[in-house]
Amino acid sequence: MEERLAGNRERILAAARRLVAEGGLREAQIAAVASAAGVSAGLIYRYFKSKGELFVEVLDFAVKHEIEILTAIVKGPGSARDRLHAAVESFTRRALEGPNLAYAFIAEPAEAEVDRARIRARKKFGDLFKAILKEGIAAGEFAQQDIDITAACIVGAYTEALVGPIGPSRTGAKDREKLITSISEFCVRAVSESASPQRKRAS
Amino acid sequence: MEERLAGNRERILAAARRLVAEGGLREAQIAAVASAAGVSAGLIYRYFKSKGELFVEVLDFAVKHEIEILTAIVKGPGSARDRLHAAVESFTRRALEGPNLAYAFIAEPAEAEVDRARIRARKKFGDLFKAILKEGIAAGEFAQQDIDITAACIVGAYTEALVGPIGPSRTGAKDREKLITSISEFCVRAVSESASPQRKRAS
Amino acid sequence: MEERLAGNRERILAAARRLVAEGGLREAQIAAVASAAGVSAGLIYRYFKSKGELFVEVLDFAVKHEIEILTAIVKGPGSARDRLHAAVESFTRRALEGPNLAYAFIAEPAEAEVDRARIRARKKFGDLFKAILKEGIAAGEFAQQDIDITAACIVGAYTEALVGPIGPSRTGAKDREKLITSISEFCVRAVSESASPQRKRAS
Amino acid sequence: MEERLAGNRERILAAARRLVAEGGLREAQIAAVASAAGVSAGLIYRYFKSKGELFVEVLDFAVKHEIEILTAIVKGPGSARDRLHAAVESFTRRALEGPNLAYAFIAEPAEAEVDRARIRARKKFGDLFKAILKEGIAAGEFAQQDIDITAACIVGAYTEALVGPIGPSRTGAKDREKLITSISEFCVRAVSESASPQRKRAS
DNA sequence: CATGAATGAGAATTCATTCAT
DNA sequence: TATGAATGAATTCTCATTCAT
Repeated sequence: MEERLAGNRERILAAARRLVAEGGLREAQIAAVASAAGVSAGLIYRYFKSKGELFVEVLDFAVKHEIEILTAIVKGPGSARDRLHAAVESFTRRALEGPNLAYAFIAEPAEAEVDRARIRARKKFGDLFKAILKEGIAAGEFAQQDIDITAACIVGAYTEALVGPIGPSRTGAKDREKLITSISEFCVRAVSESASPQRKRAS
Repeated sequence: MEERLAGNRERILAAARRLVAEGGLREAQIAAVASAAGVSAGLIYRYFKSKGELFVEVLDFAVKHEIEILTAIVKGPGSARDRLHAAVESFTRRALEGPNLAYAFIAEPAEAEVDRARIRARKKFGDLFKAILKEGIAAGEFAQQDIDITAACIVGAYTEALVGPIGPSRTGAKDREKLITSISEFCVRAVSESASPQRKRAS
Repeated sequence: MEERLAGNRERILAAARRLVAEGGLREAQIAAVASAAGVSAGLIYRYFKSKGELFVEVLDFAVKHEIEILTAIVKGPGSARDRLHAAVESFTRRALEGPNLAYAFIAEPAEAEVDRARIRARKKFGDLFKAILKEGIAAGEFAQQDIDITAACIVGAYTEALVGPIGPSRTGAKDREKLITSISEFCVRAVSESASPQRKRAS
Repeated sequence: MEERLAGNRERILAAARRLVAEGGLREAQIAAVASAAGVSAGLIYRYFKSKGELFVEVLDFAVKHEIEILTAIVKGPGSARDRLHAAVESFTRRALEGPNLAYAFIAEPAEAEVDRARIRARKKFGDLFKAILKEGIAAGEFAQQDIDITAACIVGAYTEALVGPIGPSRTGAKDREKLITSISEFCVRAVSESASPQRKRAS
């Protein structure tokens, strides 16, 4: 029955994940999750203290997975530039292929707890990019810049670019590749020294 | 009595604006808005047909104001690079000074109407940036790139960078200037040709 | 200003009458009546203690008018049969030509007061028919019958038959005449001795 | 648990039926029905999608029952006259014994769905009477007449006669029999050829 | 007398959470 | 452990009525 317990827990999480991916948090009510998981609504509360806690875990799990993959890229070999490109590409590709959890990262959730988890998740992603940025700046690959702010910009850039195409209309495989490449290149350019010197605007 | 009427409408809009900025759409229920505006809940329906319409107006007003300012910059004189920098700077500065409506731009709203308004708003901002991008690319100031995707990235980048610091902790005036400059420079770099050629990552 | 007062009262009543006739009591809100009458909502309360009282008066006025006309017919010359026919015909014709207040007579009203007024109105109509019935029975024109119940049946019969055509679809002038005649003849037959003896049903 | 479910559904329907019979649709709010049924307001929505649907079912159930009984009479043996008499008698008897749902048949309801159901119900009753009328006319038992209009008149006649006595004051068993007989005989006379020729009124 | 803005008491509906079985 | 019926608090919206001007 430990078996059973674990199985139920997983099933509930999987169902919650699927529902969020398909219809956003708005459509992921407890009753819907229970039904999708093939368990009763009451049972969910045996595994999760509240709806918020369930979705925090859904979010955290998705984030953990991403973070692991991105960490491997960040800590892997290659120039900072290449690793940044690879990290963004890897993230966006999975976001476009798998169920749309990216949507949940930017969505305003119903529960305050989930909101906090969302912010933590963004911070974690930001931290990964900060690591690359630090190295890239030290190595002279990237321009001098505030890495906190740049990291936030990068996270924001690819998330926004993803939500557009993902949300309303699913694009074909060809467009998808273009999207992935364009976003990645945007991010790389954004951190690199420009060819011509950055002119100050006329105040 | 025109006085009273206009005053209330404004007060309701201001209260709605404030609540959204502080706690997101989640905390902006009709009762809360009414109480914050110092009127009864029923009165809101004298001025707005539904909750959705109220928040569409809140969003549209904020957007309209921004769009006007940004349009002036975009259509104004100067190089594409300078205008892009100025546009982002102008937007972020006002966002940091006023209430944080940037939050609403990324929120998942409860009402379908508001959702549509949010998408329209994003499109409008994107269109402005697309105009600069087109000119900048034609003039050889910017790198070759997909302007739709870049525009989305820019909007995402500065929104995320703004929401992070604004949401949880209010920064001092000095940090603020740094933030504004950093975001603006990020965006300019992101569209410009990099100094060293963009290398392809090792697949 | 006595002048003005009376004028307003009339205008309010007329507007209420029109709105009820057009859309039933459901659409006759105080605000709508005020606007149709060209006065403010508050003013209505200077002439009528409550919404219910206003519509009681609307009903009573319409009824009073009908009652006067029908009374003239009932107390007029002719056989009981002819007068009954004429009474029903007169009522149904005006109901079909004028605004549909008949609808309000059978509608379930929102206010208990109006409900009571409706019942009183039916009683009055019933009383008129009872007078003819009594005479007709005494004169041997009509069959022996309980005049209270017959009177109710008559009122119900023509009201129901009117509501069908009046409510959903307006019929042409030709159909209208047929309807009027058919209803009237139904009522006359209903009170008259049948050609063949009334057989008792097998219990 | 099937037990509980079915029991509640029935209890809710019974409570709704009772409230409508006693005070009309006006007094049958969801909260009142819930309280009368001894359940919470929310539970009603487990069994009925909306308030309208609940009352449509209340109406349809009452109608279905009546229609079945009346259909048996209409399609049964006997002369058209006898069957008409039996049908009206049967209906009025049950109406006087059970809760007064006749009221609902003439009520102006708040929900569009219920309105449509009410019209359907009237049509069904009308159709039954039309069947008898057609046969009776063909057999020479009844006078020549427009069967649509006559059917409406019959439905209206007995409904009104029922609502009058039922609504305000409950009568004794003896009066009840008289009422039933009188209404039935009214209806039979109404469709039958009169003993003396129908004279045209003096226009 | 006249206005019409403002109120506030409902009314329907949703859904996370609980609890008897 | 598992169920899912039941709860009830929360939320939007309506409209008769009042009252300051």
